[in-house]
Amino acid sequence: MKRKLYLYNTATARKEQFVPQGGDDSGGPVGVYCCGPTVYNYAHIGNLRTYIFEDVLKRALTACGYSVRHVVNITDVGHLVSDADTGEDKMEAGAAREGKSVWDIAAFYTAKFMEDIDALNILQPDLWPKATDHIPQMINHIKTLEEKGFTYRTADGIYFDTAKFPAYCDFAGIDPASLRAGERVDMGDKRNVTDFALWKFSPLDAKRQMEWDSPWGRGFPGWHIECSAMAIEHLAQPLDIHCGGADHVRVHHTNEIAQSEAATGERFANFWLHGEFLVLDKGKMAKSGGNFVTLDTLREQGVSPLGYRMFCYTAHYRSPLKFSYEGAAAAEQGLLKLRKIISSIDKSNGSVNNERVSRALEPFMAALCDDLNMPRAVAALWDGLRDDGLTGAEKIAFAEEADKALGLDLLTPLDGGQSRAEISVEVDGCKILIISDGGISSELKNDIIEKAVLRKKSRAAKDFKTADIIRGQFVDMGVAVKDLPDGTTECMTL
RNA sequence: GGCGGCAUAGCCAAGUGGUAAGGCAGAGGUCUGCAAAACCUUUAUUCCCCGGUUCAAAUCCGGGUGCCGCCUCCA
Repeated sequence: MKRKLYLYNTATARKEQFVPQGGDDSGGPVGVYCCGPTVYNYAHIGNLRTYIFEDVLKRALTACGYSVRHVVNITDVGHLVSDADTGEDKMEAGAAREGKSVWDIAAFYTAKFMEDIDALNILQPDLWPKATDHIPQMINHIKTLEEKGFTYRTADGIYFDTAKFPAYCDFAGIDPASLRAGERVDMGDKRNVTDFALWKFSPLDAKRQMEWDSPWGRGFPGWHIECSAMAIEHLAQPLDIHCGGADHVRVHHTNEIAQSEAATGERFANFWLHGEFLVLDKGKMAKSGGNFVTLDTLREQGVSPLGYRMFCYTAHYRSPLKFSYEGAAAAEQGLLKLRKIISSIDKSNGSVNNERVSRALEPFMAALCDDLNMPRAVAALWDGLRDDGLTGAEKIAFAEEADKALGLDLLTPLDGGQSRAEISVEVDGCKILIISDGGISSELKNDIIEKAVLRKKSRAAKDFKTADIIRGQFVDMGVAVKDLPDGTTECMTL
């Protein structure tokens, strides 16, 4: 029994009920292919927003009762800045910049990307195919296209002739007559503005670090062919869902469809989902520009990876989201509060009535399944946690279920899993609780205890002036003092 | 130049015909010697502007203004 899931399909420009290839009860996993990173630099938080959206999609499919086969490629082959061979290769440029081989660059940034994915609680895809492991498949794909008459050769490579694929413009609603040939990109020997390279020849005057032999000569694959070759290799055709960033609609996905469908004669993918951009005041975040914020940058500003994930939930995935540190901090604060609320719920209060939990979950699920409306889903989470009709045990069950889709580690107590050491002592009748990172020196500990006792006594004697002076000293030491309701003095190192 | 999108409180935003979700920040209150935390209450007579359709519009239509994206590697 599957729950209905509605998704906005770029291909039809409508929200549609999702049905996998072969129907709801086909039993096979839903095939999801997502365009992955080009590993020549750190991923910035704009890139990461898209992977968070795709992770939510996967979690929603799971919540609806589907099993999922999720494939995300790693683009580790360098590409030219343009098909006209005018720019530099990003991978090779990255390698030159850092004095490493392109292979080292790819390995380094791939590992770095994986760390980011983990930190964001993004579930591992079933497969991370690398472009460099699929050169034979790409060559075969191009051969098929050649046999079917879709290709032609120019001085610098093998091109796809878009004029031979009449449906080329359908996906993105392109009017070829409106494209201004040669204005932004040199046409070279291309026959049509929209034609694109399938295979590029290595330059005669330079040795590339990454190049392969092919029936057409030594060279390297075009960017678009990678995704087609890997998607077809690892997932049943047609794909149930193909995802990517909104910037890919016009060129990359249009080209993927053309070359895939021209080769197989079948539909390439049923659903196309695109994530909108994270934007800054001055426009989008770009690897090439200076406005480049990473997860580490965020950490330095006190925003955790999951705080950023929470921030992404403030907007729908199809809306551009305006980034600011203020906004990210607000989300961090909200996430902290959610965890506080949940950790303060008394789990042992009452039994769990599954029907009541399901009913409480309904608005959350309805939002999730309505094209992944996370702003509404998160609002439903707050509502559920404040629902007086639920027992403590039911609220915990509710939060656990919601978190399966959210991936925010809501059940993790306050500090995000970083366990802090607690030392509880009683001196002269003063109860003192010291919370620290564990590595507290005995001098510091004794100093804290001494001051806490003195402050406590001052307060008891209504000598608030002295008490406030001591608190000032605590502040200077980087210790936050709280007077708990039971009279305990809590001293927390920052 | 072409195509597409967006404009809702201090900030991030949901809402696509029935009388403005949620979060953060702010304000007032309870508690506290004062704080902190927590809790309670509160915060847009109005959704960029001007017209129109309708019993009814933030939502539909026309016009205007502003911003953004794609058309070139990009999430």
